[in-house]
Amino acid sequence: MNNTYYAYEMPGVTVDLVLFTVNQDQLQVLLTRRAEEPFAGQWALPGGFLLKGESLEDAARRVMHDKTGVVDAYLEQLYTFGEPDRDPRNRIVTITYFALIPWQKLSRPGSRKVSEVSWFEAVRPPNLAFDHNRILGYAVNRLRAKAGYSNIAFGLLPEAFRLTELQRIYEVILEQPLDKRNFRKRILATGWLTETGAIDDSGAHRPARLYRFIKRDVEFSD
Amino acid sequence: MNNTYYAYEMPGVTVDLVLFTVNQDQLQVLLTRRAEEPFAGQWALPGGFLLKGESLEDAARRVMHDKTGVVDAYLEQLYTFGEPDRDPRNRIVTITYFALIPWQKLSRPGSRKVSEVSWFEAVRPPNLAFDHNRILGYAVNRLRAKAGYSNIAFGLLPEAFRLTELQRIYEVILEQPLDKRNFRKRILATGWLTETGAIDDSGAHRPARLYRFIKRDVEFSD
DNA sequence: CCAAAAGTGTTATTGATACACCCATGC
DNA sequence: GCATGGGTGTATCAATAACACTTTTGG
Repeated sequence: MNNTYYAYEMPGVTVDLVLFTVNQDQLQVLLTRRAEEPFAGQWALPGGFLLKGESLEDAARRVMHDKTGVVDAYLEQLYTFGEPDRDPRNRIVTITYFALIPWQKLSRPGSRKVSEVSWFEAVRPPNLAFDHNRILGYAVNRLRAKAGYSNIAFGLLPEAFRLTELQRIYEVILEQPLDKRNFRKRILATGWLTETGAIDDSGAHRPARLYRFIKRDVEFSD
Repeated sequence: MNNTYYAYEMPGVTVDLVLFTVNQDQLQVLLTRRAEEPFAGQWALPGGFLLKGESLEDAARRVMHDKTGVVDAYLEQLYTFGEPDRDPRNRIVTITYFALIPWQKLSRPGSRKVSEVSWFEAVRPPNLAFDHNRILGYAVNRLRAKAGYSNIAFGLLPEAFRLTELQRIYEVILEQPLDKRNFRKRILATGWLTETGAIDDSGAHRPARLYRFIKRDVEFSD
């Protein structure tokens, strides 16, 4: 409890965010270009130091809001990275979160802050600062795993959506085509969806029924 | 990066450990009695501050070794808790790990250190210090979930074991009886096991074949 | 009438569940 | 010979996978 003990570490604590969206049949991740050393000029996951009185999740939400303007997206703690040498200067422990945002909710493709931000293909990212490539890979794996057994994919869709849109989200995440009939059967059998009653007749083809997600499942331990 | 900014937090960083074993058909967790304030005299999860140059996992392993003498047990990061008020004195962020130890490996039921340590039934714990009841509940849920789809239960068994022992581990974790024939069929079909060739003829009944676990699966994202 | 996506069922295969008796040993 | 746990197979049911054509709209 006494911080003056020489052997104890008082690391900096940051929160980093792996922010996904699906756009143009691609899983994309938001990156920011670092203005300062270390790794000045390189792309990195958005993040920041924990503020006084702020919970970890609040910090993650703050970062998300600063970079995208979005507040109420799906957010989940991912993992905590704390290797002694992961920051070349001070010891930094970072609690990482991953978040899902529907592409349609992003008013601006970039940021409302001065710093440079941009979307990249998540599975083929550039060389990132720190251990951020590792963190990103970890997040992609988690997303894929959860897509298999949870309703997490709904975080990437707007309120009302077509079943085909939903299917495409799954196909992009899992990187494999799915059978249309089996997909619809299974997804409707889960009871996660209801028809909104509205239809989307915007395309040059047969109009589609719109569905919405009923409610998030209770969070498991995971 | 500059710690003098008034709004940044420099929380203490600890590692806490949820150490499980299965003994006497019970899922048990290791607790230590706190010697100091806050919560002096109350039971708590074993843990400690991060030391200089020590990775998070090393810290967890150190705590485990200090309390049990065991080094090479299954260890996995669980979750990071950092609510601003979770420690009544300083702001503390704790990275929690959960570990599995075969009962047979525990030479001493308690500790080799002075502090008082003891095993408790994990699903009916006493009132714990800090937010440790919540952490323990989280760990139990994770363990149950992983028992359903992973080979994690092997962390609770010695090198060589009978299928009945293995089944009992699952039954204790999942809190439900399993059908013997179906269990054996499924578990052998996974390919996780081989017969050691040895048999256990120690009981007053028909001798049992001994099996061992082949290799740990590749770690997923969890 | 052509292009484009929406919508819809059946069969085969696979995996999960339910269920009861004989075997080998120690005492 | 009795108590104790070890060991084995089959039939049913549920879930998953494979597979192709018709419908409705806009242009």
